[in-house]
Amino acid sequence: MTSDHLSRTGFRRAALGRRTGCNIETIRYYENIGMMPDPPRTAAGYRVYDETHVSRLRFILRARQLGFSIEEIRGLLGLVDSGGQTCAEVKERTERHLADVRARIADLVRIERVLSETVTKCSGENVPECPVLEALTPRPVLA
Amino acid sequence: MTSDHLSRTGFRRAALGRRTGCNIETIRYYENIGMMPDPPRTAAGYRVYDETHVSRLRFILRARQLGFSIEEIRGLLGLVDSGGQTCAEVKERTERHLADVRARIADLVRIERVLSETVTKCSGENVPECPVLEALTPRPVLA
DNA sequence: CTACACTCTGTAGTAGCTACAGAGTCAAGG
DNA sequence: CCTTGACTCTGTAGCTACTACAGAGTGTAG
Repeated sequence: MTSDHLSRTGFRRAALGRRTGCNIETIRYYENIGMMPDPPRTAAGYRVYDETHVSRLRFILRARQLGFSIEEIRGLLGLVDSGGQTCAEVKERTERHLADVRARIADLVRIERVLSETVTKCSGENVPECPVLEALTPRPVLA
Repeated sequence: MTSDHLSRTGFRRAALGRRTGCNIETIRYYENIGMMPDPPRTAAGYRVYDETHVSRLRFILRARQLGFSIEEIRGLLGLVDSGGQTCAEVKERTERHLADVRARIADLVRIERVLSETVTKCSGENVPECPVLEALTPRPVLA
């Protein structure tokens, strides 16, 4: 481990991945799409990260865990980067996202209801007739 | 509209799409990946569909609506096509899928809880401090 | 005879990664 | 001094489930 090349406190991609739990390929991906800043490089071209990168990557990963899309996160980061973000703006974006999450839950719950109702009708025996297949077949499957 | 070329009851891609509500490009996609059989063709190479195709496509679309993946549907169709499917087998696959749906719901509900709890703490005012950003920032975002 | 609606094909784009090939770098050990 | 091994670099392809487009051909109605 050099510490000259990495300007004392810097570390490389694998270390950033280890500290954040992020796949190292994903780090490069976030850089490519402009979510992470282009880090400084050593003479040999190796990326050098510091604590600011750790924080930013954690922010992104946490937002992803909360279901925000890349574009939504880009928007939030834009607000933060501009420094002029307000609670009101962030709240509005979060509420929009929350509505989206609730819609997805509602869709899945509808699916869950249909599936669980149908499956309870199954005999579970070695017979060809099956309520699930009937539910999938508004008309006979073949002919 | 010819009816010679389409062997009396046959119809083409757009008509199959109209009858099933399926995008016509999606029909070709399902054919390419082997979910829909290669249909007969007219002399000019146009696909000719009949009621069996309508049924099969509806089966696929309905299963998609219920959240089954393409691979899961391929499995179900395989059972049906072999003719030897049993209610027990179908039930088992459906229960596996149902468990998956429930896991996705649980994930989203966790997300929903965190987001809605956080958002209620927001003042909604024009101030830079925001509970949402704090929730996304286990440590300060930059420096 | 032309206009229009349809069809054909291959291919590229979407989201959000993940993985690989092939080359280069660098410190430690023998 | 050289090799070994662990790391890094780049571009690119793969994943799911579509959707859309370009450019060419077909078929019929006016």
